[in-house]
Amino acid sequence: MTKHILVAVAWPYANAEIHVGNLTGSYLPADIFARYHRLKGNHVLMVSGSDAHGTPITVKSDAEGVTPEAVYHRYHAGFIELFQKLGLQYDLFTSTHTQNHFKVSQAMFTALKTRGYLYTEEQQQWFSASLGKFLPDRYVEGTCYICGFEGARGDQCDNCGNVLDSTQLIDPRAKEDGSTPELRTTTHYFLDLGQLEQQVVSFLEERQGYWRPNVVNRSLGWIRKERLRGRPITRDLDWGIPVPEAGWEDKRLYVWFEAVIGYLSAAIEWAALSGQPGAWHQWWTNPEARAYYFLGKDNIDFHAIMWPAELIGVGEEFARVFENTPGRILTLPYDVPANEFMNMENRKISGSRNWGVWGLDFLSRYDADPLRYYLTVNMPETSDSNWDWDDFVRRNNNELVATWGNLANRVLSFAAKHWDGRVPQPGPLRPADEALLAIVEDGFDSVGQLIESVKLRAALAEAMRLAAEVNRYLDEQAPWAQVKTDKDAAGITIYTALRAIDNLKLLLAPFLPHSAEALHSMLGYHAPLFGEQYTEAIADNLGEHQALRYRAAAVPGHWRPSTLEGGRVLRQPGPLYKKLEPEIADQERARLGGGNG
RNA sequence: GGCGAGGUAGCUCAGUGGUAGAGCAGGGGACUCAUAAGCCCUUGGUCGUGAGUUCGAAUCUCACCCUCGCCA
Repeated sequence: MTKHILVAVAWPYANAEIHVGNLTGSYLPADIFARYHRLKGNHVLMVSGSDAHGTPITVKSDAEGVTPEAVYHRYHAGFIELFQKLGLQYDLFTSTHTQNHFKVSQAMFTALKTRGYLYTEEQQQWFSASLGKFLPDRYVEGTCYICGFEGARGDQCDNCGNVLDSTQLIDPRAKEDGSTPELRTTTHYFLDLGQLEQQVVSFLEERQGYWRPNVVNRSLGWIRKERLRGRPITRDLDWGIPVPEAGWEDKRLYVWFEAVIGYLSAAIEWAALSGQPGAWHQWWTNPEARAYYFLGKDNIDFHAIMWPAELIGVGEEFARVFENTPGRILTLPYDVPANEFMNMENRKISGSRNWGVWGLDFLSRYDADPLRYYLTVNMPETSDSNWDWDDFVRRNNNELVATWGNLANRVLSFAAKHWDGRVPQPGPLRPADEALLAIVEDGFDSVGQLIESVKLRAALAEAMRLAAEVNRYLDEQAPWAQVKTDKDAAGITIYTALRAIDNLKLLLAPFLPHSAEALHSMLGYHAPLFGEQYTEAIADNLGEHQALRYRAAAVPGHWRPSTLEGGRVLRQPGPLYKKLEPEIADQERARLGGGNG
């Protein structure tokens, strides 16, 4: 049965470059999952975009003397370049700074308000007269009222580690210009999470049986201990989405509230761009659709608690506000397979210390599939994992190249040499041939089930185990000996091996799409396995934004056993991967911690 | 300090009551189609520590130690 699968991928914040920890945490597993379901023939919609709003971006833009748009556009362009090079096939990678997202977010706000889940409350907030604006807590400094440390931030004291009430800070000053701020009263909208607590708990309990324990236990434990309390959804800021209320012109929706709405708005934007404006309903108001959210553990609260609360809160009201249709409720997350973190050479990845490996930098020296391989075998699915350059070289050379790349190359080379570059016409298969094909073809079930339960590390290991089975089969049959005494027997062996690697190509394609396409072509196929990525500039009344899109293949690959026919013309074979020199580990380690990443 | 996750072979990890596992690394061997790759055999662990439950515990219970994260 064909299913609708929403692959919702975390939205990178547009003020920092993407590193390997981000990739293995959310973007890569999402792509593997989406590619598998596309091969399966399911209707996949994979969406995300740049998180463009919020204080850190305005602070950066002030410091650089450029507009917030310029900051967000710069990082956004880098994200799109990286995702294209790595082959992350988003149906739409857009941005939160679009007219569409504004409209959808405001509709969510209005729907929540109509349903009685919003309230307003006054707060005291530091205001800088010289800057003419309210200051976020993080950007007020002063003396800690607990330990007396003079360089405390409004939200936390780095000396004693305590979380602070910024209004109690002694001798406050604005970080930006050193001016002395004054306390002023400001009013904000709050999402009444307390009213939604029971429904959120039920939502989590219904999913407790199959969610990862670190995700669901942590969320339930946190709610039971802390209880859910109202949380502000507006801020005093001029960069972001306006609050759809008269008199609120100098405030914006808080990023934590609106960025998650991007999963919905991006689907709506995708549908409009595709010329079928109602198509988003197939994923978003279809009770049979399943939504999977891929993100790192720092984002769990927002996706397992806040976002479900927003979706539960709007009920049928969103569709009524947005397009005046009744009786439609939005799909709640089916699974939130959040990953833990990846460390770098046993230390936490840090942008400010340049301790990490950045995606685009990596791809300027190495290929995408070795990165995808290493990040998958080392994916932090159950606990924090570690990037180790020696380990990267070893796994590339001893696993990816030796077990799989060499297998494809040895079989194709042998066929090229002895059968004139064609698939041998096999006679009836022998029991050993049938047995090998049965083992490999079982992979469509075993690997597929592991991917469906988002155990990607195990799924890749299973596919690699099958590659080792083919190597073993070749050694047992020894076609290089058979070819001298009984060429027909050797032909059956090579036919069987070719069909096995044709199967393995598919089993590995979600993980290693670039080399799978290359092998697909060497095996004589013309249509590609997957569709293609392209970028598009989209203009609206906020300006122009670049979007990364996906065009499905006309004749896509299918997740099912090969029916390779004898006589097919093969292309010139070549190595799928390069061996790496062990010395690069030291060279790469030397880059860590240096200036200017 | 509280909560959550984790602590299993040199490395990366699987294994939730029934005689300790995989891949890679290390050692030995036969082969040669292949990126000196592949295949076969093999060394290696008191499963964080201590106690308890059980005929039997890596697996359940309690205490403690260490790592990471969230919260205070």
